[in-house]
Amino acid sequence: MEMVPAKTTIREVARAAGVGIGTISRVLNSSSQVSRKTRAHVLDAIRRLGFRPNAQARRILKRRSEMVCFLLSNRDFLHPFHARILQGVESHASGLKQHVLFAALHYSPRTPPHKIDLPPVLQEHGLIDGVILAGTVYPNLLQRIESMQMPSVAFSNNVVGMDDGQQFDQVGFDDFKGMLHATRHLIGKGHRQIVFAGDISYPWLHRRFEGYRQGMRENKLKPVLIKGRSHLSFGDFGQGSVGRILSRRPRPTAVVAGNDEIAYGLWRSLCRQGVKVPDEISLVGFDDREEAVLMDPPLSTVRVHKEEIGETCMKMLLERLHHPQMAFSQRVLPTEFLIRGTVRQLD
Amino acid sequence: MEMVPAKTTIREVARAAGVGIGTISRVLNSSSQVSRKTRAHVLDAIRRLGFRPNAQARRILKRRSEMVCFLLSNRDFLHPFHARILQGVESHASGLKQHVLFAALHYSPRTPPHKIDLPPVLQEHGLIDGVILAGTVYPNLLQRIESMQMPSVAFSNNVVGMDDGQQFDQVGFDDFKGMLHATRHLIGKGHRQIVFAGDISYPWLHRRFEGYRQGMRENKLKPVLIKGRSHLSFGDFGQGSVGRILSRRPRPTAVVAGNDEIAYGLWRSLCRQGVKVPDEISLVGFDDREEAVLMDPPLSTVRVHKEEIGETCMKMLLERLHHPQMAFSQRVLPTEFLIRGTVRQLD
DNA sequence: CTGAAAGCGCTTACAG
DNA sequence: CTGAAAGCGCTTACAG
Repeated sequence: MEMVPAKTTIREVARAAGVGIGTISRVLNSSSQVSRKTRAHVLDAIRRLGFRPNAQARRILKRRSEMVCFLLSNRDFLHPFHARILQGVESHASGLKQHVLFAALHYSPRTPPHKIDLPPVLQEHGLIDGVILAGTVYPNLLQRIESMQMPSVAFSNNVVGMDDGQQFDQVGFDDFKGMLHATRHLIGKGHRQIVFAGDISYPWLHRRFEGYRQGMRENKLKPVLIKGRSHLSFGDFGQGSVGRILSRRPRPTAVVAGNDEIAYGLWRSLCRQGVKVPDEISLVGFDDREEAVLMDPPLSTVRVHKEEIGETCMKMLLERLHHPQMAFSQRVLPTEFLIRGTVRQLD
Repeated sequence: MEMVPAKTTIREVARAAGVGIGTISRVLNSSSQVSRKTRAHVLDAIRRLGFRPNAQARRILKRRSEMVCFLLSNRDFLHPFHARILQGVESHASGLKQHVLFAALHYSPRTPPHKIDLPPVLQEHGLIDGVILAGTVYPNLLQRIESMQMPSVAFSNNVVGMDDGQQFDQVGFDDFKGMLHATRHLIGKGHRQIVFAGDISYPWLHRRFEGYRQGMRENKLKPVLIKGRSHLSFGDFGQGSVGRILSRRPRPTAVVAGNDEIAYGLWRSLCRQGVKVPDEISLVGFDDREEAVLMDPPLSTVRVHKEEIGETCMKMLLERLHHPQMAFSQRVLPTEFLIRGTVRQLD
């Protein structure tokens, strides 16, 4: 059946079924106004001829492409974190017969909006119905997308430098609460000397730091920030700061790392110096990346439901498409604290 | 400019420029048969009206969608390895104004070809020009794709169970030679007692094992296979087999791991048992995954140029589209041995 | 319920 | 070089 050179057109099906082309179309679009009998004939003809309607021709009339773009900005590579978001987008999309185009973009926050060199997918008109913004999103990109009247939803955790006035649809998770829970967990286990390691010039690390701070304060504990040097990778940062952490007096019994990469770097350094985790020092991360499970013992960390983020982005984008006038919304998804092996009960 | 509700059509541009619609189309398609003067007028009108041609309408006449699908099969998640291939596909594609749809599929090798439940992207007719098959490709999937007359290129390293008769376009890297070089490297460093760790029921690990074997044989050394149990993850496999490796007499001075995941598992176990890498035992991996750099010292391994694989897949698919009758081809890309810290010079 | 017609926004021979 | 017309493969009022 599928061997038929698929050039069969709706007209040929109409002839074969002895009806007009409009009727074929109605059957295709499962319009209710076709008699059972006619429908059966048509369906049969379609099967016999191996007919499949031309996707492009349908789209032109539907005024909707049923395609969205997943745009990854300013990332050298599609990290598992974003890959999972993409998968969430795709799985939700494909269930609804929507398609997902993958595109990458590199741009500077200082480029004027209209000068940003968008990928071809976003340049063509009518190719996509909307875009999901992942990776780092600066105000200029958002402005550009808006000026094109292109519906969009942003993964909000990596949105940077947006002033409060700017409204847009966004989905993200709660950095603050995630870290608050992690900190409370440590305190619940009897820890008092807890430091935070991370470069808080990144907005998301800053929010996590605030969560940590809140946890410390509500327990009358003094928050301590081990700042990083921003030119270091997170992993190197972790390694570099071990010395500073261990030399503090009183010596910290636990470290809250801004993310798993930092935690991994810390762990590796600790190993090297013969400091045992969690026996001598407890460790907690954030993100639940691969590194977390590669550690020994595996890292207690804050899990982010990445697929769910993707799924929610897709959902929200679809809502936006159906209700263009709807007010902008922001969804914040909860995180989950994963107890694994790097936190020790004190006392 | 981009503020104009982008419903401008070619007819309005024609009116504004005082020419026929055919001329607009010719300018759009940079046909040479338009005078400089007319072209300038048209271009000006296009700019003034903020006109952008409707992508769908163009495609219907071009008989080409300029879209390809990157199909990831039987993977629970888009691992960095495949993510990099996807990026290679995308970057090459976008340079040529081609677009990339991402889709995932789960299927059994035993499902009859026509019963495989393809993702929506592959069900619509005319939506994509071709497909790049990544993830595990069994004969039934390939047959199905062929029966649809859908041009395709497969990433060949994960193709499984294909009999020699079946021809198809494929791109991959050289498992055999990659491991041969790695083995020779170890031998060059004075190692003689070298074992291979990996479950060779995976075809790609089998090929790597053969490369190792060749390296051993050409140096009159006896190859030793540390088999895995296939229900274990690669990482656990590595950990589980350390005991068996260390208890061999004479004790191996080096391990060739079937991939980096296994190498990482081995390393972690070795660490735990206090066996130093590379002082007491050398270690070599394959793939250059993230794990390789997370080890301490970083793993010497065989690098695979993943972006290049993606790029080559895209190139080959485009060739196929332009030359449907062309003979099938298979490209094997070279690998590169990365000397990092896990191999010690003996003597 | 159904056919014949008009139309979506383009491209491409066909004449000139 | 360029316009007017036919046509791509569909959908959708418009009549009946």
